[in-house]
Amino acid sequence: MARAATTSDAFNAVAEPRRREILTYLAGNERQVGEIVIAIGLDQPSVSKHLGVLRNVGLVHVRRNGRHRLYRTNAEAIRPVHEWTQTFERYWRHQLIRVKERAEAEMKRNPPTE
Amino acid sequence: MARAATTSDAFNAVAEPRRREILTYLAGNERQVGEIVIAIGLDQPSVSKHLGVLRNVGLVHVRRNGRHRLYRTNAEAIRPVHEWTQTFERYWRHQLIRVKERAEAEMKRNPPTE
DNA sequence: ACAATACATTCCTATATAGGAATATGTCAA
DNA sequence: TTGACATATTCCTATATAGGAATGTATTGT
Repeated sequence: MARAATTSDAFNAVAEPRRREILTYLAGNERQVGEIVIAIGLDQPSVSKHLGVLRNVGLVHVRRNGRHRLYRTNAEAIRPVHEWTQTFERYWRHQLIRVKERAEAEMKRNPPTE
Repeated sequence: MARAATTSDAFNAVAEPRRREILTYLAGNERQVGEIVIAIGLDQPSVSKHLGVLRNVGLVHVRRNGRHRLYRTNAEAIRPVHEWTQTFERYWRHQLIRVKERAEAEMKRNPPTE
């Protein structure tokens, strides 16, 4: 079996760095495609294709306005990713505490000269 | 250009559902490969390959113990993903508030017949 | 030394990209 | 109507999978 489609869920869609850039750029403000092209520095067809993927998984909203299309990030669709990572927070907290404790123990055993 | 390698960063590695399962299973507790195989329900070579990807991006720690290898999730490596999604939290909060307000306005305009 | 156990790696194949180039579609302005 | 503008789609190719099957590599117990 091959890799899952980029359009299969938010996890796969946001694996692409340029798509993450686009989502960040479109967070909170509507922009038309031409603006995204300039901001991201990819050519127009590539941007349109990335937007197509993001549309497919519901990561962006589109609104037509004359010959323009106004895109905006649908933050709600990023939540599942946030929530999955959230479950690990307590573990990296523990890890940081352990690292700190080890550093402090080392300090006592072998104080910095001077 | 093709899609970025699964080993290029945590975002790509975590796009695979089975790898997310493995990371969840290995969060906080060391397990040997055989246990993972049983827990996840994939065959051993597949699990080993997923573990290889996770190792490559530093998402798991390994420790050898005789003929066993003990794996554990390195939660710290998931943080970048958490932090990227975190930046969108204020936006989905806004969205939820707007949805709620709209619902309440609708209630006033057109109260539920009871 | 040898068999068994625990993992990892290699080989195979169908599949889905990402970007570049070219082209299609849709909308406005004169 | 026609041309210009904005965006989407199609065609192309190199590339990297994920899983299945088979095989390789350590390590331990006897």
